[in-house]
Amino acid sequence: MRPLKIPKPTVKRLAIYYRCLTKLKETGIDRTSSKEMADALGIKASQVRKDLSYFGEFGKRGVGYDVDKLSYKLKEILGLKKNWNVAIIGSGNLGYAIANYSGLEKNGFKVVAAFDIDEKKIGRMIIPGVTINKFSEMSSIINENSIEIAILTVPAHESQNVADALVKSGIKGILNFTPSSLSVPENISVEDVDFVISLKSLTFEIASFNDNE
Amino acid sequence: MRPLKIPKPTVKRLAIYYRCLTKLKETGIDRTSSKEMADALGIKASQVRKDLSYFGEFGKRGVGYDVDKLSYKLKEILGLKKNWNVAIIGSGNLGYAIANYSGLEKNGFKVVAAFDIDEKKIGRMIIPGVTINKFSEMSSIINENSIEIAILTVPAHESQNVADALVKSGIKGILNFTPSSLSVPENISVEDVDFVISLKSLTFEIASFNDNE
DNA sequence: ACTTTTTTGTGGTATAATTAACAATGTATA
DNA sequence: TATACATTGTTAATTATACCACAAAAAAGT
Ligand SMILES: NC(=O)c1ccc[n+]([C@@H]2O[C@H](COP(=O)([O-])OP(=O)(O)OC[C@H]3O[C@@H](n4cnc5c(N)ncnc54)[C@H](O)[C@@H]3O)[C@@H](O)[C@H]2O)c1
Ligand SMILES: NC(=O)c1ccc[n+]([C@@H]2O[C@H](COP(=O)([O-])OP(=O)(O)OC[C@H]3O[C@@H](n4cnc5c(N)ncnc54)[C@H](O)[C@@H]3O)[C@@H](O)[C@H]2O)c1
Repeated sequence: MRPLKIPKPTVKRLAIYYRCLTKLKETGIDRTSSKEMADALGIKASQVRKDLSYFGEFGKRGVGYDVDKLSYKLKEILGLKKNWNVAIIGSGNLGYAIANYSGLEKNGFKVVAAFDIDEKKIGRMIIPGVTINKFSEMSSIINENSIEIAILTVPAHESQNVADALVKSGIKGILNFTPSSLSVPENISVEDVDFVISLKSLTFEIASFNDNE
Repeated sequence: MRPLKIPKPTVKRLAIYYRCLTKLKETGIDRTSSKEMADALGIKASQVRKDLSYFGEFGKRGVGYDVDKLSYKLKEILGLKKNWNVAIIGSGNLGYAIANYSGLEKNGFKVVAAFDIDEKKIGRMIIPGVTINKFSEMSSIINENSIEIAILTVPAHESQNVADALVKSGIKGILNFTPSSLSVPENISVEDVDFVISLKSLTFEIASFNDNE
């Protein structure tokens, strides 16, 4: 039933379906359809069904999907039944904004540690209850707190060094905000978030739209 | 030579090549090859050449690419020969971090205005020289300052309303940080940046790796 | 009981993106 | 000047992703 490899775009959409279902639940709606979700997200209904079909049969023909049940299944598939402890590496502007983002806690991610090398920042609180630690203590703190995910917000020229240290500390995944492509062992997951690249896609589109008209 | 539609992944990579060339230039290297760039970025050399071939012939067979020349061409293609004025809509934590990010100015994006509805924030400076304005003044300020790009960092439930207002004000592109999919006219470009979705891709990978071993 | 309507799950097809292969072109050098 | 080597630009092959179409299943209507 479940193939070895799930397409990356499918995984991203599953997370989007999960968000969509959460919203439906909040609205008090307890049944939906591939069409309803697809329309809300601007995609095709067949895409929704195909994506879900990689993991099983969650709907009833002629009826649709039970919001609660499908939501639970996606939660399970995405690995969100447990809570994840995360650490902020690099407690600058971006690290601060992310640590204080309520969407993290709401989605089962808990910022339990933060690190920096700037002496002035060490000891300060990044969020209530979490003080910024020395970079040198990273390894032991990651282990003691079972931190599996690191949010990497250090300057670009430090990113590979820090990533190496994170891997040595036993981290499982890195959300990389730096504009460098990291080399890590293949059992470590990395997701890049690079909005300057997105900005430049935008200027490309705007500029080429102007060219064509 | 240039087809009507350039693949989206190609555009993203062009921006990455441009960054890569900038770094080479800083290192004092003035000639490169598709292989060198591909290796640095973890992709295939044929991909680099294919991507460039949509726009022309920029290299010399047997030799490679002149870093300066290719860099300039990509700058042109990506619409980066001009400087872009951008506005921050929603001057909260994320808006603040972005406005203060040095990478923007370095890449030709200038934050010239910021907006909020919170009375306490209005009049404060988000970056030196840019004070936070009332939301109601958005339209006129966008016009007076020829702002073509909006960085949208308002709460999710406001995003569509604000996007509509932005479109009415004549904005050309929106970098959307909110977790909502925006509806805009087709001549307006939107790029979504959604790192909670990236985080969940990460947990999917980590969780399914654990399942398989 | 039969028909109509709805909507799923899926196999096959179409489209898109990546990768490989190679002739064409340029450089280096013996 | 011939020969070996490097690297592009491009066509062809392969792989990945999205979309379509329809039988199967469930519910509602007659
Ligand atoms: N701020 C943004 O909006 C933004 C946007 C896109 C990308 N980024 C990237 O995110 C990263 C951080 O950006 P920022 O604006 O928060 O910068 P920042 O300078 O405000 O923060 C970086 C922090 O990392 C700390 N640091 C440096 N070396 C470290 C190390 N070895 N270990 C731990 N901490 C270390 C610094 O002391 C500083 O506090 C950069 O790579 C930047 O390119 C930022
Ligand atoms: N902070 C993060 O790391 C992060 C990460 C991912 C997504 N986001 C998204 O980015 C957005 C902003 O996040 P944040 O953490 O900065 O929140 P925030 O609450 O710190 O900032 C939001 C700001 O928008 C202002 N605002 C509200 N309505 C407005 C309106 N109509 N016009 C102008 N301003 C308005 C608020 O007064 C506030 O200052 C949210 O949609 C959030 O989901 C944030």
